Amino acid sequence: MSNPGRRKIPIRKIPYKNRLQVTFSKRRAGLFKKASELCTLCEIEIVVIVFSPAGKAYSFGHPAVSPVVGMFSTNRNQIPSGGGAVKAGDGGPKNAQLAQILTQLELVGQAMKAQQNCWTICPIDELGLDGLVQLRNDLEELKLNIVKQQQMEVVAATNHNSSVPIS
Amino acid sequence: MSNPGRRKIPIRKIPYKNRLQVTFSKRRAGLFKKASELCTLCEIEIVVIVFSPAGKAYSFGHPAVSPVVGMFSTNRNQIPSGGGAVKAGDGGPKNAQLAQILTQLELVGQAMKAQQNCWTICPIDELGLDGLVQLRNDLEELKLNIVKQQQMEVVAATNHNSSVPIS
DNA sequence: AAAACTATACTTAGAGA
DNA sequence: TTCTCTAAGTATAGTTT
Repeated sequence: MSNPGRRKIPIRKIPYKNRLQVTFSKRRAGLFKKASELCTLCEIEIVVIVFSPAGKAYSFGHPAVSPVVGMFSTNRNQIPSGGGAVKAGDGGPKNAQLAQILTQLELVGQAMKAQQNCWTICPIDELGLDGLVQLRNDLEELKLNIVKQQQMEVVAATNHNSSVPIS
Repeated sequence: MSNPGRRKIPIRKIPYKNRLQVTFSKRRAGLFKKASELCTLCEIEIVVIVFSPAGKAYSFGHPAVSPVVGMFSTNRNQIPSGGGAVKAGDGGPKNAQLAQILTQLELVGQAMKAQQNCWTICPIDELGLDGLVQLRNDLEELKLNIVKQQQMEVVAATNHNSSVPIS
């Protein structure tokens, strides 16, 4: 048995699946604790959403994420009862990007629900084909209206820490 | 001069404004660093949005928060150019809750923009009265469609740490 | 409003249960 | 997955610049 005690590890992707999983659990807990402390110490609002390596969503929020995403169900009169998880990259939809967006919506909605929040989004599978098409059209239109076409796609694909006050 | 070095402080609201501000800055930086490390180590997606004591929004995200909130501008063909900050609790609107919601939307949009993201929401002041009324109506309708009327309003006003996998 | 500085408090890697 | 344990690594409270 080698020397116990914390050892320094490089901040790069952990190549061993089981170690990665353990580290994820520990550090997610640590992150949420830090967020919680910040909330209490400074009496502020905060939202944290983390997607596990397996694609599950974990969230911390004070108060709940609530109305922001709740808006998405305004054109629905059916509200989900159970909430079947939708995995990213499920075979189905023809537009992969759209599918990914919908999955994000779904997961954020689930995160909200898990936080005792009453607002929620409609499950993707209840949107129907028409809804999906509408959604896509809306997204296409949005794309045309981009303000500054900052072509930083590579950068945007990496981490971003905007410590600059946003406003 | 008293002994330097870290001292234990209780996790309660810091009663001194200047200390609170300093602690907020330090701990926000620490939180974002932790989030960044978790991202890299486990190759996962994460979103953190923090509102400062002064009401400014700071965000960390990998990748950008993007399409989720971008949806809100689908019924607009004007996209914001500058983006004037909207302070929470500004005197204006008659419906305080609505104002708060709109502010959240605005801030999230700004957070996204600060992350090099092309998608954005329209600034509140461009929504117009009709837009606001529509928004309120949508919210009212949403309220009627709540699944489980978990009357945990007191609890919901406090911290929530849903470490349970959401799905 | 930000750094630098210290010494301490807290987090966590690895191993084992 | 989750817990404990140890010791090393890191974050940070308070002070000073």
